[in-house]
Amino acid sequence: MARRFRGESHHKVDSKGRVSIPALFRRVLEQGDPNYTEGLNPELVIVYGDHRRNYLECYTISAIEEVDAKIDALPRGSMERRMLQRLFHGQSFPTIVDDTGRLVLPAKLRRKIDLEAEAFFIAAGDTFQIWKPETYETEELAKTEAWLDELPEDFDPMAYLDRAGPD
Amino acid sequence: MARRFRGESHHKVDSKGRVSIPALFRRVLEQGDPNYTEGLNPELVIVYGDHRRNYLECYTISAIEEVDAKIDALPRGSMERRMLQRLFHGQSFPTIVDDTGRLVLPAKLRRKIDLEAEAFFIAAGDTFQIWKPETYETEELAKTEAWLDELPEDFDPMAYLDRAGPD
DNA sequence: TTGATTACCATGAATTCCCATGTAAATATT
DNA sequence: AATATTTACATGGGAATTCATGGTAATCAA
Repeated sequence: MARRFRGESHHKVDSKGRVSIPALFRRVLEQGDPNYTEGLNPELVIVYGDHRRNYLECYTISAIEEVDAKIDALPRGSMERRMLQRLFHGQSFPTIVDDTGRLVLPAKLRRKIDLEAEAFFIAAGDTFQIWKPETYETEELAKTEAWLDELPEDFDPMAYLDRAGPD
Repeated sequence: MARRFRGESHHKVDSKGRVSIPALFRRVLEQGDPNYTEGLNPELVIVYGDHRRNYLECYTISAIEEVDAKIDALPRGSMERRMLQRLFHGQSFPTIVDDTGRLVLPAKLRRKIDLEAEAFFIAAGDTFQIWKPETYETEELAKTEAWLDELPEDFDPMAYLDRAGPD
């Protein structure tokens, strides 16, 4: 598995849609771009999805290639394949990091997640997400709080780690 | 099972956030980093968690990779997976030991646990924790004292060793 | 030609790098 | 055993770099 994104942070979005990418994420983007070499700027793919998704998901080149390969493996004409193609090929935007480590989010993408003056970046395994801070707080956090409340008082979510798979 | 951290100690935190790592822990970090070789400095991951957690938990590379593997095994889209991703991928900070055996804790992490001029390190199995000394004393110690007080006068905590069953 | 997008330049703050020093611990030497 | 040597630690300081952010000029699209 390639290097993972890790961390979270807030960054300003200026009037042209420019946002700094968390410095730690840049190294991962570089390593995840087979065409990257010292001095160049890494490419990446932003998947924005349909109206139900309210954040942007960013893939390194190699991560998106893995996804493409899986889609290719699905039977032509199948519904699954069409759905995934629409999402990953249609509702996505390939771009490149600029010289100062920023991303330029076109107005269309910003409008989609209602992004204004600030963006919240958070790592999620081999991708990272970009949220409008308020959306993240109300939707994501509220959702998990509610979920936690349903669990026994003394339950430790870490226990899930040992429930799963290989060990 | 990999080598375990063992011991506890106090270290100064300077204005740049630099803290010496207990020397005994360094050997464990080295052995826990698959990429480490003589002459290099080991990497590690600091998990700081949400507002409820008031200490930093430090993982060796192989310890965190075990966690990652378990997360990967959980079903995509499940609440468990999202929670754990947020904690281990989002609320964490990958870093590296410096040439003089120190760690640099960014202001954000120091603020989170209200760390000032001194830090308390304590081993916890295959991770170690960093606390603000006062927090550790009032919260942690008080908590375990209270717990011990509820047990019969002559109870030996060692008894728990044999309760846990094979593993 | 005008609204937008891209390329360049600028700057303060934060972070990293490199070097320095006193001291405790370990080892070697009479 | 007592002393000299070396090595590992803990901590500090300043210079050099990287970051995050903003601005202006050059290019495009239609």
